Amino acid sequence: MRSALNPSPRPTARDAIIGAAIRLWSRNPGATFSEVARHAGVGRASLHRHFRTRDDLLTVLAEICIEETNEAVAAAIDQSASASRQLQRMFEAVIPLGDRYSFLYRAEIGDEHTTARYRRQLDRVGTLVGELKAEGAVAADVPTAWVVAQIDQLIWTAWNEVASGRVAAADAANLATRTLLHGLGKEEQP
Amino acid sequence: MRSALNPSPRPTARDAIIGAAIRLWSRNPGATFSEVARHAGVGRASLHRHFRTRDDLLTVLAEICIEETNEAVAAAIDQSASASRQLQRMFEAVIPLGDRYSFLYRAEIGDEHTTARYRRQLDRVGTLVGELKAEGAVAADVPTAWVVAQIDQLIWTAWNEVASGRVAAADAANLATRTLLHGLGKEEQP
DNA sequence: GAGCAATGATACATAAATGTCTCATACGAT
DNA sequence: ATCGTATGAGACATTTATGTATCATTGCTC
Repeated sequence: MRSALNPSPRPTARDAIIGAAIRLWSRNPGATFSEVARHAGVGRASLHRHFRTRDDLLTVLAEICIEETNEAVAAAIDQSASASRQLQRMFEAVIPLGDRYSFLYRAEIGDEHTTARYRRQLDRVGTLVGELKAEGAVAADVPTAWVVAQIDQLIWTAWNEVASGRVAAADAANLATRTLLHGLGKEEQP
Repeated sequence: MRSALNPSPRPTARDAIIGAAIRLWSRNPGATFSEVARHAGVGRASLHRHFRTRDDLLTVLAEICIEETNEAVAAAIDQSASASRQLQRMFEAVIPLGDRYSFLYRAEIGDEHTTARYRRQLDRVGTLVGELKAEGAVAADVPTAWVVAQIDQLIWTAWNEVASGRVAAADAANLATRTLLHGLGKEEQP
């Protein structure tokens, strides 16, 4: 659980809490603050010392998720590649994060700053869709909002299907790209 | 709010409650039982008389949704038509129900009987996917589970996009079918 | 070893939603 | 007019999560 967010050499209590919360809430999004403390091997009082309220913790997790997603996508994407190639790489980068952050999909984040960052992520996807249209990979008559929604949902679906074991993690990104660009019909792939 | 579920000629308190709950929970899924009572123009005690617990009410709404969906789909589908035609009709039938039942998507239904019925609906979609593959509309190498998940998500996405006004209700079903079978790429439609 | 910071345990104080119960009343059917 | 049912209002009891405050203990630093 070491990351750029924790420059310290040893795992701190904070990290233990974050890890426990992610694991726990992934299985049970309604898990209580006390349960998080117990799973983190930490007193509930200490938990409150690190994250004053439940929402605080949730917000921090969302921030970490956004952070990590941005990093993963930035590392995976080659700006000079074609837009459809970038799309594929984006799926490849993001889908592996699902087993840790998919619970955030249904979580209700109140914090404005965080939701604004999320919206900005979607905006960037919108830009990518624009490029997809420009290079002819996506038809111009399809509303951009619809395409963005599809990409978002494809990520979520991939997370789900991989988590439930119905689809192999290795196949998910390819399936997602294929679904979006060519559909699941049987015409030959380019 | 008159339906096969309420043979009585006049709207009953029960109907008022169901209608209010749907409207209210569509806007705010966390709305309290008291709020539902207030919006239904009914005392909280009376609400409890009609639906003992909050979960009871939620379950009844889910049952109604399943019922109505089944009816709508059955009425729309022509069993002798092609599978892809049936898919399109299914989208057309189901998407208009979104403004009333989309909140159920995120609701947690505990009732076993109801979740079993929902699963059976998904199974029927699985059967349809089988036919789509048989008639060559869907590639055989795509996991059926993935296709079913996509269909489910397409319905949900369509609900969202229509609700937010980003996509016209009239276009949604076509977009959904097109997305699934041909993708959003720009090759000409058959 | 003294001192300091973090921790665990525990008690306390709310706060909010839920479900139950009672009672007076209004309404409808007969 | 009367009886019976459904209702609204309100009081209660319970449950559950949450956030705060206290205090003794542990562990680490200097």
